[in-house]
Amino acid sequence: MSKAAATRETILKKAFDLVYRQSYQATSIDDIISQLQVTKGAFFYHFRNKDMMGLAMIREVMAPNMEPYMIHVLGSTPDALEDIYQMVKGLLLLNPTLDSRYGCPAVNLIEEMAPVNEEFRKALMQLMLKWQDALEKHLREAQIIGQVGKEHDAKQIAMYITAGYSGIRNIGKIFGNQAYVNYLQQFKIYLESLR
Amino acid sequence: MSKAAATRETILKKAFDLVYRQSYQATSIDDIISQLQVTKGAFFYHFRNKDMMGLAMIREVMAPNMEPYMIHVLGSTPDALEDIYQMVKGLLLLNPTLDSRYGCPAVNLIEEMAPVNEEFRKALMQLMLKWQDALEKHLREAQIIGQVGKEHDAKQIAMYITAGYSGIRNIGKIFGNQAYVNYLQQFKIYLESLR
DNA sequence: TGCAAAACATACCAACTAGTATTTTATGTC
DNA sequence: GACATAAAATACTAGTTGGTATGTTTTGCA
Repeated sequence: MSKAAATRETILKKAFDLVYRQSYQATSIDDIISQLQVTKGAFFYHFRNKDMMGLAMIREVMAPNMEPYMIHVLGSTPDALEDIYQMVKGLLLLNPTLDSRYGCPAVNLIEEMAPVNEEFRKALMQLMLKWQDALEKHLREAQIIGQVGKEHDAKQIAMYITAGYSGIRNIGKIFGNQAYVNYLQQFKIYLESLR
Repeated sequence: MSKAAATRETILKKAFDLVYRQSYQATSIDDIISQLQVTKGAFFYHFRNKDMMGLAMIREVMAPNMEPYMIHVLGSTPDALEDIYQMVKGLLLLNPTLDSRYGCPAVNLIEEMAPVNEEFRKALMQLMLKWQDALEKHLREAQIIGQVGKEHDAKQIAMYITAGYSGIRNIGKIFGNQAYVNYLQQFKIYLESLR
C-alpha cells in the first residue's frame, strides 16, 4: 500500500473509532487529525468534505468490519437457529471491540444520520440489507433441510432479528450488559418457536 | 399558570419538537429561542445551562407525553396480549405525532445521550423503567387469569418487548413504514407463543 | 403606591466549526 | 537529474456555539 493510501486509511479508522464513542456529528475533523500525524491539508486532499469522509468510512471500514461477525459466522454449527443465536450472542457479549455503553457502530449511525442525510441513509441501508439478505438466505436453507418451519416468512424473520438486535443495543446503553443476558434468553425462546 | 411558567413550558415544548427532528446536540439554544418570542436572557433565567433544560424536557415533557400511549392504553381490550399488540401498533402506525423518518423521541435520546451524559442516562432509564414496569405488571396479571403461560418471565418479556420496539424504530429510519408493518406481523407471532 | 425581587432583554465573548487559499515537500517517470 | 504532479503542511476565514455581564421591565405584595 502506498503512503498516501495509508494516510487515507488511518484517517478513516480513527474516524470510525471516534464516531463510535462520540457520534458522527460530535466528532470534529480537528478531533480526528489531532490524534494522528495528519494535518487538515491532508484530510481535505483525501476527502472533499466531512460527509464524503463519513460515507467512505461506512463503505471502507464498517462494511468490511461487520462481515466476519454478522455474515461469515452463519454456518459454523450444524444447526441454523443455533448459528443465529451464536451470532447475536457473539455480537453482544463476546466481541471485544464493542461496548454496551456505546452500542453498535452501525445502529448508532443509522439512528443519528438516516433522518438527516439521505446519502448516509442509503449507504446504511446497503449495510443492513447485506446482513438481512445473508440471514434470509440462511433461513431459507434451514427451511429446506427442515430446521425451520416452512410456514414462516424468512425475509420477515431476518428483519425481525436485526430489529431485535438494534433494539437491545439501545436498551443496553441504559441498563448495561445485564440487558444483553436477559434479551438472549427471550431471543432463544423466540428462535425455538420457529422450528 | 403564571406567565413565567408559560415561558418555561414553551421553551421545553419547542425544544422537544426540535430535538425530535434534529437530535439534542444538533439543536442549539439559538434554534429554540429564535422560533419563539423568547430571548437568551429568558432561557438562561429558567435553566442553568442547556443540559439542565434537556433533563427538564425529559421529565416534564417526554415522561407525561408517553403515558397515554405506552401505559394507560394497557387494559383497553379484554385480552392482555392483544392490548400489548395494539399498544405497539398504535405507537408505530397510528400516532400522528411520530414519524418513521424521525423514529421515537425517547429511543433517539437514549441512543444519543446515554453514552455521553450520565444524568441523561439515569433520567432516560427512569422513563424506560416506567414503561417496562407497567408491561411487567400487565403480563403478571395476564398470567394469573391464564392469558399468558406461567412458565414465562414477565420482567424479561417486558424488556424484550421494549427492545423490539426500540429496534424497529431504528430499522424504520432506513426502510420507512413498511418495516413497521412487517415487524408487527412477526411481533404478533411472538406474542401468541406466550399463551 | 412604593419597592424588592422575579422575569426578561441586549450586547457581548472566547472557543470551536467546516472549509479554503496558498505554499511546500515528496514521488514517480523520462 | 529535470520536471510534473501527487501529497501534505500552514495559515487563515466566516459562521456558529454555549454562556455571561449588565441593563431593563414586569409582577406580586406590604
